Amino acid sequence: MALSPAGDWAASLLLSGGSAAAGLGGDPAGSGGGGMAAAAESSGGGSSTVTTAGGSSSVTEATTTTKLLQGSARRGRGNGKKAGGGGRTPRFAFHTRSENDVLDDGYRWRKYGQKAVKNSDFPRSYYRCTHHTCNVKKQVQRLAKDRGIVVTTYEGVHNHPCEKLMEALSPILRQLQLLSQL
DNA sequence: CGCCTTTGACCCGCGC
DNA sequence: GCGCGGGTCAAAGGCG
Repeated sequence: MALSPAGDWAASLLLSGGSAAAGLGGDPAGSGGGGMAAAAESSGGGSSTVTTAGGSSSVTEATTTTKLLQGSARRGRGNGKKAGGGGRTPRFAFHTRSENDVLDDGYRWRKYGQKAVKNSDFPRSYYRCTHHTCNVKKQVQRLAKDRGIVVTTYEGVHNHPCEKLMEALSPILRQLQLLSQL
């Protein structure tokens, strides 16, 4: 309902080069799906070889993701408050080839947990968007097989514009508007 | 001073 | 009914 301001996401999609991933398994509405604009470069890290759904990456983990989805959308201790928000929480996972665990997608994330999972030798990190109005979550897990591959799973859609992105996009949008006027 | 990371404990769902 | 695995919270410490 109050989610997915298409406008902002459209902008994000523009930047990402239109490599929008379809919504997640069985989500008829789709509703903008998860347009993750992974801003390559950025992140002062430097050697972040982010190959999001563009090059040799693979967004085919739909199966795995679906499995995850079945797990459940609500948890958390006694507080009966559902994290998901009663609505469908779109999930979107993709592999990134980067030395940096956390790829800078323009949003600010705060780590709230870390757990060692069975299938992987590396721990899984849990991040959450710092925006108080935004409860988007993100899990980052490094592949045990290829420690160079990082599996990032986004859960939810940001309901606020990304400052960094908007900042970078401003001049472009301006040009676009100018061009459209002609 | 404020924000973020770290770490241990707690809780819940699922499978056996 | 019990145990396991996974996800989240909360407090403390560190860094910019």
